[in-house]
Amino acid sequence: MADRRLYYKLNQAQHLLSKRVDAELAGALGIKTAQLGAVFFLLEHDGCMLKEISAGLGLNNSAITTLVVRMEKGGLLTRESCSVDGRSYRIHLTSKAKSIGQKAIPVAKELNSMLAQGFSDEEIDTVIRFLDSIISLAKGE
Amino acid sequence: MADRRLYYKLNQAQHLLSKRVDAELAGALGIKTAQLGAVFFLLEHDGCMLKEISAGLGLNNSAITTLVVRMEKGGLLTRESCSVDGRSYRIHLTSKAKSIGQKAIPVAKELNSMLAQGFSDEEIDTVIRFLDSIISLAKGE
DNA sequence: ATATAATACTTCACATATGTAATATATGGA
DNA sequence: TCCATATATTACATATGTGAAGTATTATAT
Repeated sequence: MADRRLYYKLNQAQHLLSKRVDAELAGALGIKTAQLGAVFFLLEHDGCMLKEISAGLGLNNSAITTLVVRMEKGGLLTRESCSVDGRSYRIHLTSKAKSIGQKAIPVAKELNSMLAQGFSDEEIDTVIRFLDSIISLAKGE
Repeated sequence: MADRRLYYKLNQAQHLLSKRVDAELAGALGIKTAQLGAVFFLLEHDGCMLKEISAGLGLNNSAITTLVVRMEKGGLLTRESCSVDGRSYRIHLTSKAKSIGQKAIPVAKELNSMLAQGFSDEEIDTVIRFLDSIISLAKGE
């Protein structure tokens, strides 16, 4: 039987791949996976609050706070305090970030095609189902 | 066609799962995935050098330096300067770490079985082949 | 024999996460 | 109105990683 250390291999694959991808993204777009994930989310949710980003990206609030601070410093987003709820901020992408996001779309498509190489459509469906199963399992039943 | 964002889902699955697993490992064993990975490696490579751990775990040297320092502080390993080569150290697990490693083996087995639930042996083989393919792709052709 | 290379590790600045505690703001009753 | 509670954000300590630059030490090639 094959080596069934799924947890180890999932970690290893993710770590090694994102190390590699981050290096290329940094060169091509100037930002890496974590911030690009936030850009993709914000392209679809302009003006949202920090807690919505947390939920969308699966990160906790403190991670989002520091991510938003770094991205604000990097000129990727602005925060506008919310007139309705004094506790929250509204996050908006800058045009720079929007342009990076547009450039990133074909890059992401190409990456995903590359990862799927050597596998049939059915096999990729199985992999996707496996990853989805882990995600919902980890999110807590 | 299913959602083919393999890179995104791989990251998401790994992140959410290891967040969950780390919380349980911390409670059950007192260490988390990163250090447990090193313990597993060292169970098989007692007395090895830092650079061998780097290669084995896919981390760079500076990550290993800091990991080893934390583990030494945590009483999990000792470093003995090598008499043959003044640049290197020999790393040995403490009995505490060995005992944690032994306890972790069934935990890891159970985790991997849980992750495989809902998938046939053939499907798991496909998933493993996919992860292996990513690992070798990321390691650089 | 000695200048030069490579190797092994460390250190630094930073990015990215976590969890916990503190703070600020809102809101729904007494 | 004012308080209790809920919600939102921030601050802090820590873990984990990266890459670049630095320090010894060893190996190699004239």
